[in-house]
Amino acid sequence: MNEQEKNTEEEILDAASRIFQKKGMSGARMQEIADEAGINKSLLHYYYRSKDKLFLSVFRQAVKNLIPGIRNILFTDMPLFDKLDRFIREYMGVLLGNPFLPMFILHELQRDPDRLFKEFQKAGIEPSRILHQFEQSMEKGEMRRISPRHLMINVLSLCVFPVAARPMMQRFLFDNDAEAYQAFLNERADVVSEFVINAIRP
Amino acid sequence: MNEQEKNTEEEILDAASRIFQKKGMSGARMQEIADEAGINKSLLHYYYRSKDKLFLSVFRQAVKNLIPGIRNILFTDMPLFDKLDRFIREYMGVLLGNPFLPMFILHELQRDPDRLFKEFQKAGIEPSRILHQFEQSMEKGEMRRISPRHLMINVLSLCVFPVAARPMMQRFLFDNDAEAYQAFLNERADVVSEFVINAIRP
DNA sequence: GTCTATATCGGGATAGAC
DNA sequence: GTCTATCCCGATATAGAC
Repeated sequence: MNEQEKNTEEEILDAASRIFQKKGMSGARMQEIADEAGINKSLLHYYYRSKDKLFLSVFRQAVKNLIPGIRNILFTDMPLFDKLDRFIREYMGVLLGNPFLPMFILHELQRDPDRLFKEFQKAGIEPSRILHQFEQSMEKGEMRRISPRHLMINVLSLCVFPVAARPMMQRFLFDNDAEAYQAFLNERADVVSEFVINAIRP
Repeated sequence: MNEQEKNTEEEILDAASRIFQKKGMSGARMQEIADEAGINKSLLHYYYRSKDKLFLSVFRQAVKNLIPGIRNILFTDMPLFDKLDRFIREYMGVLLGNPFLPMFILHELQRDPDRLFKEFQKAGIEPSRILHQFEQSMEKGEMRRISPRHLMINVLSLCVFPVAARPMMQRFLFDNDAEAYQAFLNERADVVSEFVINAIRP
């Protein structure tokens, strides 16, 4: 466990992360991961005993990346519209920094929902608090009446979908112009924030 | 090409559709598809020469299912808010009738974007017309100013994501209560329609 | 058209040298 | 720790009987 070993181990994890995120568990090949890491196939088994264990390590790391400052924002006391705005900006930032993560998580969660969702629960995200704040704001008349869960999913939808569905949307609405779509994504936080707040403003 | 052959061929396609949609191209096994269809593995190769060709047939059928009344709505002359409302209801209906389609299409399109997107182009969906109507409505002051493409993707996001991300969201926000989530999805068209129109109403 | 049996191949996993 | 060589299984695909 000297630094060389640590480096190789991390190198493998990063390479595996890229391949798994692009191709999924069943689509990824161990040979491909080894090539991506610039090492031999056998070394994968030396560090991680099996493809399944390697995948689980990658998935855990992916969950960690997706969770980061989000908890802090959700748990901070702040006026509702400010909190929504900050959440959307923070979340879009994470997604843009990890564009393959959403599809990866969603797809693998469909493949093996129970086992993989447990990895999420460890992160300790708790939606009840923000749902409660939605209800309080409605009672105070600060926002229109809307089911808190629908509002929560609306926000997530507007952030996640354009990133996850990029191969589809870029071709469909942008003539497959990658730069144009990137610019579109970069202005997305502004647009979503305004859109949501307009929708719920009393 | 008597009716018996036709039945077996369709039976295979339906079975393959279910398995491919759930597990994806690389995750699906020919044996599993044969079992699902209640026939022998070799028959798959008799009707469709290879796994790849079978997959392509399934994908084409999936595209057809996802497109149906949508073109008509988009191309019909109608006041903007009415058209949005009808589109959202129609689209949510299709999604609820084919809940595995969205993830399937999105995932496979990431795997092989160019080849598979061509299957979409054949359907002849043309977004420019609805984008143009958005712009006209803005100029007439019928709706707030918003980038037409952002608006289009907002609508799609709000419809597709809750269906595609069901395994995640049902566990995350509904304690994995399937009936509750189904009820949530059933009221979704109303909520989305109201949400969008509130967001863009001048 | 539908089946059984089998060929062929790719990929995950292991053994063992260094 | 890292490599080469190899095992072994599963999965696609084919041959051929009925």
